[in-house]
Amino acid sequence: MSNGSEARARFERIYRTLRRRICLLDYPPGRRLREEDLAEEFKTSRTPIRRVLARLEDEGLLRSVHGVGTIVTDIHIDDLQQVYQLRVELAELVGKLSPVPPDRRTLEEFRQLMARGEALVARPDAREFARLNMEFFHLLMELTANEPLREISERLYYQTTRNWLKTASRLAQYREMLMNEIRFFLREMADTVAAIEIGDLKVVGHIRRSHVAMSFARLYAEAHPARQEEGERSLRPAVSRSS
Amino acid sequence: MSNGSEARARFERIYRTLRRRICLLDYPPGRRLREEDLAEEFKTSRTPIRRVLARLEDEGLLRSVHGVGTIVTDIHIDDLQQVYQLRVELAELVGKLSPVPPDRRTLEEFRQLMARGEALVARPDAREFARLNMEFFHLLMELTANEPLREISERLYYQTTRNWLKTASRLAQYREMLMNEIRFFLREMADTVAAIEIGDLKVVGHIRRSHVAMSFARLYAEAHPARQEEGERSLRPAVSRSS
DNA sequence: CCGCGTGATGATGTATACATCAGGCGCTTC
DNA sequence: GAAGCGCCTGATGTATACATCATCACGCGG
Repeated sequence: MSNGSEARARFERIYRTLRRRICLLDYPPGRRLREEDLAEEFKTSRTPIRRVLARLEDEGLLRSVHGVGTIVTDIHIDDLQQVYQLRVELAELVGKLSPVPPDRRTLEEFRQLMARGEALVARPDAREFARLNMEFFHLLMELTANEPLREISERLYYQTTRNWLKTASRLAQYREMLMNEIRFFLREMADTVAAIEIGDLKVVGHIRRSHVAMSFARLYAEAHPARQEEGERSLRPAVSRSS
Repeated sequence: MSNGSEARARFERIYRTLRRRICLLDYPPGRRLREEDLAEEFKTSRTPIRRVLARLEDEGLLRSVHGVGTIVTDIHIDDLQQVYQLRVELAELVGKLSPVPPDRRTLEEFRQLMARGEALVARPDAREFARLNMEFFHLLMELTANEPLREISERLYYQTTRNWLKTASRLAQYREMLMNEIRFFLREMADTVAAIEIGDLKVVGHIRRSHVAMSFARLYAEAHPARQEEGERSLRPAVSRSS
C-alpha cells in the first residue's frame, strides 16, 4: 500500500507544481507547454503528465488543442466576474459550515504570515506577495472541516489569483499598486488574527468576504477606469423588487 | 475545427453516460468496471476511457486501485452531510447570482416535467422518479448564468443523488417511501413553477434550499432513526453567540 | 489439519509507437 | 510579384505492449 499510493502522490506533486507555476506566472498566459518536456523534467513519460494536464484543463488553467499544443489560458477580468461573485459567497460559508476552532499552532502560523507581510512593506516583491496570499488562503481553509467547500474554494481561488499578478505586471504605476495591495492584505490579516483570537469564525468569513469583493473591485477598476462604479455595483446582486 | 472537437464531444458523451449509469445505480456501489470492457463498448481504446474514469474519480464517483480495479464508490449518508450542507447554500445562490429570466420554452419544460411527475403518482417508478429529479435539476441550473456555480452545483448534485435510490431500494416500506418522495417532489415543482410565473427567482432559490435540506433530513432519519433530531439540527449552522 | 509462502491471473499504471491534425514554409503558376 | 496549393514539421490524441501490483488458489511443511 505504501507503493500503491506512490503514483497518486507523484500525480499530486506534479499537479501542484504546475498549478503553482501557472499562478505565479512562471508559465504566463499564452505559454505553450510541451508534454515531452514536462515528461523529461519529472522523469516520467507523457502518460502521467497528460493526466495532470487534463485536470488542469478541467479547471480552466490550460487548454489543449490537437495539433497545436497545450496552452496556458489567457483570462480577462470580465470572464472572472462570475468566479469572483461565487468566491465572495463561499468566503462567508467558511465561517458558517463546520467551523474548526483553530489550535495554537494554526494561530501561530497566522502570526508568522503577518510578520512576513510586514517585512514586505520594507522590501515590496510581487512574487513574495503572491506566495503569502496563497499561504494565507490555505491557512484560512483549515478553519472549515467541510471538505467539499475547501476543494471548491481552492479551485476557484486558483482560477482567479494569477489575474492580479498579470494586471499588476503590465501597469505603469506597478510599484504603487503593489504597495497598496500589500497594505490591504496586511489589514485583512490583522483583522483575521483578531477575529480568530476572539474565537469568532463567522467574523473571519465576513472579513474574507469583504476583502475578496474589494480586491475584485480594485482589479476591475484598473481594467475599466470608466466603468468603475459599474463593476462594484454588479458584485452586489441586484435587489429583487419582491420580499 | 469540426473534427478537432470531435474527440471532446466523444469524451463528454462517454462521461455523461457513465455518470448517469452510476447515479441510476445501473452500476451500483462496489461494482467493478473493467477499462477494456468499456473500451470495447464505446468502440475505442483504454486511453480515452481512462481519461473519463480519471475525471469521475476526481469527482468522487469512482476509485481506482492499482492491481484491483476501478470501483464505484460506496457512500454513506454520514459522509454526505457536508456535501448536503454546501448544496443547501448553493441552492439559494442560483436565484441570487446572475439570475436568468426564463423564457417561454423553459417554463413550458417545467410544466411538462410536472405533468410527468403527476403521472408518476398513478404508477410509481423509482428510476423514472430519479430521472425526473435529474432533469428538474438541470432545468433549475438554467436559471443562473453563473457558469462556475452551475458546474459546482452539478458536481455536488451527482455526488449525492444516487444515495436516495440506494437507501430506498433496501428499505422495507420501499413503496411508501417512494410515494412520499414523489409527493414532496411534486410540491417542490409546483411551488417552483409558481415562483417562476411570478418572476421571482430568489424565491425559487429559497424553495430549492428548503427541499434539499428536507430531503437530506428524511434520508438521515431513515439511516439513523434514533438520531433524527440531531441530523436536522446540524444542517442549520450553529448560531454564533456574537453578532 | 492449519498456516504460510509462492506462483498464476488479471487488473490498473506506464511507456511508446503510431494516427491525426494545424500551421508554416516553399514551390509553382498565373 | 503575389496568390494558392501542397508538403513538411511538430504538436496532441489514440492504440497497444509492457511493468507493477493485489488477490486467490494451490501445495508444501509443521
